Amino acid sequence: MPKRVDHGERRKLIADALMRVAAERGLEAVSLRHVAAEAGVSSGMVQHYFRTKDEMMTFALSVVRDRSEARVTRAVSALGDEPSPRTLLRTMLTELLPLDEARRADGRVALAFLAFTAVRPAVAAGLHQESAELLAFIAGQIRTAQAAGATQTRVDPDRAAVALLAVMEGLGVYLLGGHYPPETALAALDAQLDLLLGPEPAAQRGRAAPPRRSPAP
Amino acid sequence: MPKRVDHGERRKLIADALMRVAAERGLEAVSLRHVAAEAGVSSGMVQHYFRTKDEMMTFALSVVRDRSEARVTRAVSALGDEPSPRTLLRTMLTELLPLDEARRADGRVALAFLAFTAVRPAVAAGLHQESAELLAFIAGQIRTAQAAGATQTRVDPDRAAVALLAVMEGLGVYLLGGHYPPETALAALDAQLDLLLGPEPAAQRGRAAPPRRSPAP
DNA sequence: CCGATTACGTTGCAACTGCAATGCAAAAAC
DNA sequence: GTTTTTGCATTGCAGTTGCAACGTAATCGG
Repeated sequence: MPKRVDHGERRKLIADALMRVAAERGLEAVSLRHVAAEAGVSSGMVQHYFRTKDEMMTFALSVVRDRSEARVTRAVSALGDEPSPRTLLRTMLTELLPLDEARRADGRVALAFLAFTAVRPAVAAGLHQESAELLAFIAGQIRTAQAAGATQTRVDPDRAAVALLAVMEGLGVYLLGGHYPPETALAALDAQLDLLLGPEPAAQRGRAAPPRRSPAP
Repeated sequence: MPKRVDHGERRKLIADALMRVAAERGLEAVSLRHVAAEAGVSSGMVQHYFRTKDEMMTFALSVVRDRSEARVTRAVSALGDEPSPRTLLRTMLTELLPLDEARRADGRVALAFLAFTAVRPAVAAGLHQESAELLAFIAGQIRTAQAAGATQTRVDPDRAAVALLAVMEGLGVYLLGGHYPPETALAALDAQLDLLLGPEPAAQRGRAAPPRRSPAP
């Protein structure tokens, strides 16, 4: 074998460039040459690692998914042991909202891919599984919160989970569209959590998000 | 003046073709020639009515908006005089969900435009106004429902309106992605209305939507 | 040392893109 | 009846697209 190169690393490099292009100018500006230029490589190299554009797009979509998942797990693991369902859910969902420029960029890409997969259903397979898992997890958290007796109004946990995830997605879409500022979205999200789990403990009130252990290196 | 032609009519004809193309193959497949072919006209004619592609896109976006607005007003006006806030809200929001193929097609186009405007903020101006009006209306309905004493848990109407609209948008996105069937979305929407306005009157239970006066001509 | 294999870079091509330019027919204005 | 304005079709062009083809340099197994 000749010059050994980490295939996955190169592919991720290219996918990152693709996401930068997509975040700035939309998916329709994603071409082999643009991505190559953004990544600072030749377009031949892009073709070397992705035999077709579709393959590149599919891979990039999986990177988007992985990245948001990593974001969530990192934020959640920073919560310490056995956080309350409310804290856990709030942390997860706020982490997925486009509240700063980094997440806005990711959000624009995700939204573009959402529209993309709506027309090419074959690519969307992985997304279904992820949202199903997320829904199951949220429903579980709501269930344990209800078992702890925090709420007076019992709601079906599965339906509540679907609604809660939809709230998050909808808020994200409207935030990306600039329809209202982040505070409005956060207020609505908290109101929704109040509805589902009862009013939040006074200790947490006003905290935008739990503090990070350390900034990314 | 020569051969008189209804300008607006032609433009709408072309915009309809554009939406058909966008619904089937995405906005990235929208080109002058594709749209012209779909509309059954020459590409020169398209250029005659839209001097630039951007002008055509902007107009099509406004048509999308008008169409969904018309859908809502038609469904609402079929409700009769002074429907309850809950019936009104449910009718409006259900009408906006992609529950049948016609609305799915519209939804795909709307989603594509959402991603489109997220990258070209200049085009999004009209959308902000529309969502602001919708939010104000929803908040008003929630307020009157609360004044009627239907709910025990008082929630801030403005936040509740933001959350409710976000639920609808999020459900729409997930429906378009095929993440769950329409029944799941409807169940979640009803659960949300239960949360905000209290449990629904037994008379309405299980009705998917109020019957239409007459099918479209 | 040597074919074989891998990692690129370069070039080329047919198809497509938005758009300008031109042509022309019909009908209203005069 | 001529002129002028409008509606629309055709053609052409420069730029971009995805992709195949070919080239070359490096590096390993033998």
